[in-house]
Amino acid sequence: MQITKAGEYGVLGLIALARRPVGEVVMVDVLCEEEAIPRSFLGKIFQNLTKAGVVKSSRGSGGGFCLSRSAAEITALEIIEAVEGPIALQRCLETEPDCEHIGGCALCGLLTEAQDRIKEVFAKTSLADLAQRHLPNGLVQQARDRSLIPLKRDGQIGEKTNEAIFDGPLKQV
Amino acid sequence: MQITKAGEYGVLGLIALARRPVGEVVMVDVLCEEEAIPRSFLGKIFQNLTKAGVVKSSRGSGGGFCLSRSAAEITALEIIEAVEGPIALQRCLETEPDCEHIGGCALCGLLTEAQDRIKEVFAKTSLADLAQRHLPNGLVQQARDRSLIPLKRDGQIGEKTNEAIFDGPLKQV
DNA sequence: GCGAATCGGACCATTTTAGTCTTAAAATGA
DNA sequence: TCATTTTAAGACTAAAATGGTCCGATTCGC
Ligand code: FES
Ligand code: FES
Repeated sequence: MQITKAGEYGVLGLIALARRPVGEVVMVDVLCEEEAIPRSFLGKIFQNLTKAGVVKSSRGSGGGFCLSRSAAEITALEIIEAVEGPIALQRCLETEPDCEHIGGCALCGLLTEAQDRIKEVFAKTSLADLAQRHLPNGLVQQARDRSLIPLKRDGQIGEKTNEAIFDGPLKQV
Repeated sequence: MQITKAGEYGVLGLIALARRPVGEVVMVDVLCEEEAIPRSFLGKIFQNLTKAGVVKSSRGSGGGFCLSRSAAEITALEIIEAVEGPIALQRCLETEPDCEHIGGCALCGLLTEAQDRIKEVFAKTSLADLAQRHLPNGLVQQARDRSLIPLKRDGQIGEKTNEAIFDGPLKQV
């Protein structure tokens, strides 16, 4: 009953990508650093996102990934299902159920309801929403390591803040 | 992102138990047969339910399990958490989060919301609710094997129905 | 007190996660 | 054209979780 690490990284990676203007192509190394994700793992995850049509890939030098459409049009549900496969709280709720139980399975009734609620939540939040209220994970950790307090989202500055921390790959804070 | 087999069997087993009047002690073998659950597995699952105070156990001959209170007072959430541990869609949402990410993690925000919805659904359905709208799994399968159509919940009788199928351990249909 | 019945808990096999590594293919630009 | 850069694809692996069995300690009925 947990979301998998792959799903988690997928969302995080895309959030990092969504901080850029649409169409800007950025390579996986950069995204990994920003969100503190193991490099080669995110690569594999983004393959699935490419197949699902969420991002476009271009190889060779100067290559990388970019969103295939505006972040506002990409839903969290789409991302998670692209990475983890369709959400199914139980085998009987998969696209082809394998259970012989005719109508009247209370368990699957319950699970269906729960599953619908989850999907609702995931479907109604867009990648843009997420990107807006997210502080880059990796950079926050770096700040901590150097015992600095990072910039707050609202624009206030922490006591020992060093603005340079957030300078590198991303600009507006 | 799936409920585990143990959780599933736990609920199913308790539903079978809830078909009896409260306090009636019945051994695990019977429950297993009714819901088609591997015998010794359900035993282990019920251990957890005992610890959690959902059922009471008594050993020795004539022993077995019984509900510790009325089925209406037992919630699905309680059952599932007793068997699988607290519901946490991600490590950061566990009782003691291990993540260094300060405020502003969009992912965990999203996941928290989803998790709350799930818990709501599970918390609002009682074991009694479930038992009411459930056709015993194992018996349905047995009926199928003998190519009989089982009794419908609403009282209508299927074409080739054999009433005896549902006679054994459970009474009112 | 005895033997049968039943849970309790240790144990084990298989599958899934969470990654890594290597090789190939494509794009850039010198 | 050729070296370099970057993803694509997929084989491979260690570790954890799942799904389940089995036997021994208890307890009950007699
Ligand atoms: S177990 Fe298959 S429908 Fe519920
Ligand atoms: S990853 Fe820890 S709070 Fe979101």
